[in-house]
Amino acid sequence: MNEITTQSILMVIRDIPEGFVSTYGDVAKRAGLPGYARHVGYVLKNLPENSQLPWHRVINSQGKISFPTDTVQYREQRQRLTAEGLIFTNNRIPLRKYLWRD
DNA sequence: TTAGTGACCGACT
DNA sequence: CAGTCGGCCACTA
Repeated sequence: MNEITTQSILMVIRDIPEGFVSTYGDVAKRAGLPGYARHVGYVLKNLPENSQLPWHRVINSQGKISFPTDTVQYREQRQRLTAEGLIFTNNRIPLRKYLWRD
């Protein structure tokens, strides 16, 4: 991963509007990197603690948070999304409703 | 250099 | 719906 690819991924995530979510795969595509879904996760994992990036708006293609439900990270992400008005149904976000489209 | 590993995905039981 | 499975590709030991 070079700097430019990382930057393009960050730029896409930065533009996800409040109250919406995107998926790892979609973020990769928008960044011009189809097939790099796993790397979106890799970039987010190595995000600085003080980052202002809306990382919580990135979930997996099944509409679920990609952290085990019993982790603090899961609770943190879910709390942030709930705070933005998104409704969970059976631990899932209805992509039908909240997926970011143009 | 190689093998194992992911905040993943889509197709297919 | 819920699992499996193979593919994906940079990173790491």
